[in-house]
Order: sequence, then structure tokens, then C-alpha cells
Amino acid sequence: MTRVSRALLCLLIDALIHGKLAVMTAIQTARQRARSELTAEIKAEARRQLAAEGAQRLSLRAVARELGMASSALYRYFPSRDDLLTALIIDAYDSIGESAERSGGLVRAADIRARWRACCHAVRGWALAHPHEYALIYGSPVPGYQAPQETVAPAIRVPAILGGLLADFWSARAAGPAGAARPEDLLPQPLAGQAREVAAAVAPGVPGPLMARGLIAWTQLFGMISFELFGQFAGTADPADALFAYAIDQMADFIGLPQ
Amino acid sequence: MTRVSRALLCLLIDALIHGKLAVMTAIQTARQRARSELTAEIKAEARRQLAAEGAQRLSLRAVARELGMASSALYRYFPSRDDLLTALIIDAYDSIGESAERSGGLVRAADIRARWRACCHAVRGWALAHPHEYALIYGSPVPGYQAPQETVAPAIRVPAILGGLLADFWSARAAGPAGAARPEDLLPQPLAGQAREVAAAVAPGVPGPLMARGLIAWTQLFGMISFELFGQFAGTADPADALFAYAIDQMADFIGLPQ
DNA sequence: TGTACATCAGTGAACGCGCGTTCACTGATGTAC
DNA sequence: TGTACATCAGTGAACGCGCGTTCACTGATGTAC
Repeated sequence: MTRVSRALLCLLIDALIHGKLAVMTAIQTARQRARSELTAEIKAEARRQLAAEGAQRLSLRAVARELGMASSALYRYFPSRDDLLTALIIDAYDSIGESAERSGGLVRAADIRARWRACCHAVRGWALAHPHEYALIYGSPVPGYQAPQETVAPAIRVPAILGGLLADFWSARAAGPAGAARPEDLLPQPLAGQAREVAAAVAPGVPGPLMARGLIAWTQLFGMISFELFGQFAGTADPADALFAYAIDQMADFIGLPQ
Repeated sequence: MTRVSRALLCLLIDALIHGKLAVMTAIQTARQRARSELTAEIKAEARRQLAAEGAQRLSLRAVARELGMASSALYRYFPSRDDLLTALIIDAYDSIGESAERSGGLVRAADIRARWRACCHAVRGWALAHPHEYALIYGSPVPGYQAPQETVAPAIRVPAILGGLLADFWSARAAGPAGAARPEDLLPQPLAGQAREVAAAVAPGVPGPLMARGLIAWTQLFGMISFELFGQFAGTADPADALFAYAIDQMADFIGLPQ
């Protein structure tokens, strides 16, 4: 038994004896609770500033100022500005991923096209509601910032949902008449391998050509959102709702999802 | 006759009389030549720093330092940092537009699919060669910077080429068997009007449904390039050449271009 | 053609700002016996 | 249970940096007569 867990056990027993459990909801010292609360508050304030001003305007000093503490105090919670950025990036990926995941619960699981539509609209809705957070994760990289490994898993949540949708579609169609890959769908070599790997990771069972179409639809989706948010539609398709809805359906056809 | 043009006329006569024309290639004073040369040098140095470090690292002081002049001197050429940025943005749009335009000269004008391919590859090639300039015009907007009206015309060059390609395709197909818009291609209202306006601007004669497909392909193209440059393909389709070539062809099919 | 004046390019110092990060410190909280 | 010690959160001053922009100025170039 380690020293830490022994200490925790003693604390637990003490709490049981003295009825402190109501106060210390989890087995945490006041310090630990204060720490996790303040960490959350720092992130919340940072997110507020990110939303208001964008990532490159985000500064530790401003966050500390707004929280009424010395800027040096933040270094107890985040060893550098980049680590705070990393935390925000992970939160943003988790947030958009959660939106997309929740969207699946609103439609019949068997209705693949409805799931595709719901996911796309959820992603766009999140992006419109959090433009700077979207820019942080899908826009031009922050110069000098290198995303660490920990961001990979959250980043993969949206692709995983789209992949799962493809996998369900493929396994459900059970050799229908349109089931075979069309002849024009033979993939050139380097792509065939990549598609297989991606399918193995997020869409088990999906054949390469379908996976490739999925990748194309994926890039179309985010390309359209980025154009809308970054101003490329100004004077073109400015309220982009109609184009978006139409494109989503066209891409569903392109992938081959049933009506 | 204005004072300026009288002055120029006198200068011209003087130049003719004294044989100075060889020196003053255009009718410009030494000051004017120096001015336009230095303006170009400033932009060149700024572009170098942009390429090396990205837009938000670009500073007037660093440019001046590299040019061996006082930072205050730059204000004779650009009234503010934002104006320098604007100049770079315009140059970047012109540069990518020119690449795309030149690509059309390398293939048969009647081969629409080859033109589409060539244009897409030219755009991607330019983006890979100038990632920070690409980010400047197609990435997340620089915070606090408002793009002025002068950037609109250069920004429209690539869309104009794609539009021209669509227009040529449409006018050339002359009521072939696949000529009619398919039934699923009836556009919902707000989009129909937008598509008509876009067509009027860059693709005269092109019907709404075809224009809408063009818009979708356009966003797919830039979405894919942005994903590649901004790192979303890391570990997925990392050398993206194959996916890119494949997607370009798939989108050509999607638009309905003949093989 | 020569001269007096006006225009313009470029300088160097300064203003005022904000930033990330470090460091020695105080005082509160937690731990071991 | 009480006490001595260790750990940790937070402070405030400082370091060193770079930035955009302004301003009064000098000296060169251009203009009018």
C-alpha cells in the first residue's frame, strides 16, 4: 500500500467517524478542491477571452488580472501559456465532439442519412456559436505552437462519429443491389492503403472506396464551415444556411446514403 | 490642363531635348522611381518574414531593421501595419490567381476536365509553396484586421477561373443527352437566388443547380487544402497527393464534367 | 540658366503599452509521529 | 490530541523584450519663375 493511499484511507476513516463526508463530497482535501476549482476558473476565463478576442490576443496576464490574482500565480496551474492553450484546444475538441455525439441521439439510429445531417448541422452550429474556438482548432495554426500528443484523441471524436455512421451504413445494407463498389471507385495505390488504415481506426469494415468518399465529404463539410466563418462567402452565399443544407444532402448522395 | 500634367509635359520635352529618355525609362523623377522601388523592397521583405514566421509575427520594426532603415521611415510608404498587411493580402490573392490562370494555358481549352484538374493542382501547388500566405488569405482572420474593399477583386480571381470553366462547359455541351438538370437538383429558394447571382458574376449562362455544385466543389477543394496545410490529415492521409488527385476527379464527376 | 522656395524621404529619440517568465518571500494547509 | 515539519498557493517586484506610432528635425530632390 502506497503512502498516498494510506493517507487517503486514514482520511476516509476520519471522515466516517466524524461525519465530515457531507462536507468533503469526494475524498479530497480543501487544497485539492480549491486547486481543481481554480483550474476550472482559469480555463473558463481564458475561454471567455478566447471567444472575445481570439487565440493570439489571449494572455496569461489578462486572465490573471480578470481573476484578481497575480499573474505569477497562474504558473502554479499551467507551466506556460502554451499549456493553457493546449487545455483550451482539448476542451474545444471535446466540446464540438460532444455536440456531434449528442446529435446522434435525436434521430433514429437506423436512419443513416438523418444521422449524417444531424451531425453536420451540429458541427456547424457549434462552429457558429464558438467561432474563435473553431478557428483555434480548425484554422491556421498558432505560430510557434506545437500541438502535443494529448490533443489527438479529442481531435478524433468528430471523425469517429462520421466513421461510425459509415460503418453502420455499410454493415446494414447487407448486399443490396447498389452494394458493390462501382468500377470507377478503384483507388490508386497510396490512397488505398491510407483509406484502409483510416477505416480500421474509425470505420471498421468499410471498404476503401467508400472510406475515400467519406474523407472527401468530411473535407467538404469543414471547408464549407471555414469559408463561412472566415468570410469567403461574403457577397456570395452569405447567409449560408441554404447552401449548407443543400450541400449536406448532395454529399449524402455522393457517399451513397439512402434517402 | 492640370498643373501636374503640364509639369509632366515639360519634363517630357526636356527629356526629348536632352536625350535623357534612356535613363528615365518611364516619365518618372528619381524620387518616384526610388519610391516605387523601396515600396517593392518593403513588400518583398515583409513577404519574406510572413513566409518565415506567419502573419502575426510580422512587424514593421523587423522589416525596417532588415532593410537597414529607421522603423519610422516605413510610415512614408505604408500609413500603418494594417496597410502593409492589406498589400500582402492583395499580392497573395494575385499570386494564387495568376498560378491558377496560367494553369489553363497548359491544357486544351476544350478539355474542361483537364482545365479543372490543372486549376486545382495549381491552387494546391501554390498553397504548399506559400503556406503562410495561404493562411493569411484562407485561414482564420487576423484579429482586429478588417479587410478593405480593394481586396475583393483579387480575391475573386480563382473563383472567376472556376466559374469560367463551368460557363464554357455549359455552353459547349449544347443540349447533349445529359444536358438537363436532374430532378433532385431543384434548389430551395434562398439558394436558387444566390446561385443565380454568383453565376451572373463569374459564370454567365450557368443554371443554378450546376452553379450550386460548383460552389460545393469549390469549398471541397479549399477544405482539403486547408486540412492538409493546417495539420488535420496528420496520421490520416498524410501525404495527401493521392487523396487530392482522387478527390479532384470525384468532384469533376460530381459536377458532371465529361471524362 | 540660376535662384528661392516647396516638397518629400529618412532619422533618432521618445511615448506608452503589454507581454511571458522568474524569483525570493509569506502564510496557510496538510502530514507524521 | 498536539506539535514540528513539509508542502503548497499566492504575492509583488523585477527582468528583458518587442511592438506600433508620433514628432521635430535635417538634408536631398523637385518646381516655378
